[in-house]
Amino acid sequence: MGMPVETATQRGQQTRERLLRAATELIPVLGWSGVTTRKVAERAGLRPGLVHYHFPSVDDLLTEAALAFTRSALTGPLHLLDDAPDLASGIVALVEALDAYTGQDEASLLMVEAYLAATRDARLREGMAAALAEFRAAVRERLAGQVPDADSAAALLGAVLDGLILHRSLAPMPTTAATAAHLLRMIGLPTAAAEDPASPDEEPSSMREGES
Amino acid sequence: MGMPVETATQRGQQTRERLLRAATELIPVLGWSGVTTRKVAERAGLRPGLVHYHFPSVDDLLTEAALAFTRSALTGPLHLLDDAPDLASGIVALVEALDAYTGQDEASLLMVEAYLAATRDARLREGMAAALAEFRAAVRERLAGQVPDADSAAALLGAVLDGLILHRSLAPMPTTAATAAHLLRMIGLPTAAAEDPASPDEEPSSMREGES
DNA sequence: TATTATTTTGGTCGAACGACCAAGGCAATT
DNA sequence: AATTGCCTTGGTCGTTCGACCAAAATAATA
Repeated sequence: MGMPVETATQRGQQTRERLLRAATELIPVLGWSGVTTRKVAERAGLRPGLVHYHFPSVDDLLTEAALAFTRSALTGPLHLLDDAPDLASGIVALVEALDAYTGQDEASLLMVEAYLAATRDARLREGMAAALAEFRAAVRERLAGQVPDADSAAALLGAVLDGLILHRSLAPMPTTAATAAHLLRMIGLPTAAAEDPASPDEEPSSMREGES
Repeated sequence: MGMPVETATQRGQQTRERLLRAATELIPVLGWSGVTTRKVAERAGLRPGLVHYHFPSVDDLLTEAALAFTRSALTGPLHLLDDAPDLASGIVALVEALDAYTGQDEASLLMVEAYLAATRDARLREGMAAALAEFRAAVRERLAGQVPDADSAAALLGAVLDGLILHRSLAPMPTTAATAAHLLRMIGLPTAAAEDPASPDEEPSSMREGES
């Protein structure tokens, strides 16, 4: 009667987490439906049968892994906003963190995979919606009073960051100074006019676009 | 010896396009790897064997369908920018079109699926990168001279729109007036101060977030 | 140490998949 | 009307999948 609704011992917890970690690494590489019990087990260095002992189904494993990752990926960088001296430089730090984060590994695409999979799974959708709502609320709270429309600014900010993750996965553009300046303008923050490095009113000179 | 490198007759073209359309409709519903030859054939009202006559493999079918859709979805709305009296109202029209477009069906998620699938398929990646580059170039061209940094503004604009598509698939937020105003500010367009409908400097009153 | 509960193993089952093909049906051309 | 390709059919092949299970191994408890 294996039904580990709550795993008891420590070793079981460890293998459970190894499976979760393996799934987390595999989702962005193979795609949501490309992740199978056997692949997860192989990646984790375990036997395939283990998966169904620790998780009722593959979807349960994927859902739990995706939700855990998404929550940490959304709420994790928020401390950058708090640690910065002011809101503007906090946003800049956020964008720079995104820059380093996206290039590192393609793990960030896990979140996008989860968004899409949420279209087909009610439980996943609830969790993702909750995580996103939490992110927006947190950002809005930090924006309130300093920008014109904190509500939709927070929503837009989230959309931009995810959109950048998505677009950068296929056309690696360095998003740093100019991006941050644009985002600051977007949310209506009185950007300190001194440190805007984008020289304005200049025609696009080169046309390096579809780079390898 | 069936090798329709170039289909000849009209009927063959029709079935080919029926298969492409079926694949286009199915990708956002079942996910990229969830689309099978049999499902496509069933959706199109045809026999499963047909798929491999008109397309070398399933991936070829999916790739062609995704690229065709992506190209039209990216370049299609561009005429809104040209038809509008000025750039600002063109952007507004673009956002409103997105609003109507996303709610209509979930077809817009096809593009996101294609972005992710491009991670695993070199040919698809090339096509998607080219389509995205074309979109950015077209937008940049229309922005040049009117905004500070047309280059990254165009890239940002594309990212925002795709990010909105993605986020709206899970938390249906009406993106209209406030969104457009934010985007105009972002790209640095001197928004006609008269028609900014978002009342500034107001604290967020209600907290409707994770709506059904 | 003896006992009990938990964890792991190795394998089976039916179902669905992509790919493939030979035969038959069809339409445009001669 | 005959012929010549293009189009369609229905089916098979080997593979891989999720799910499941009885039994062995292991760790915790008494």
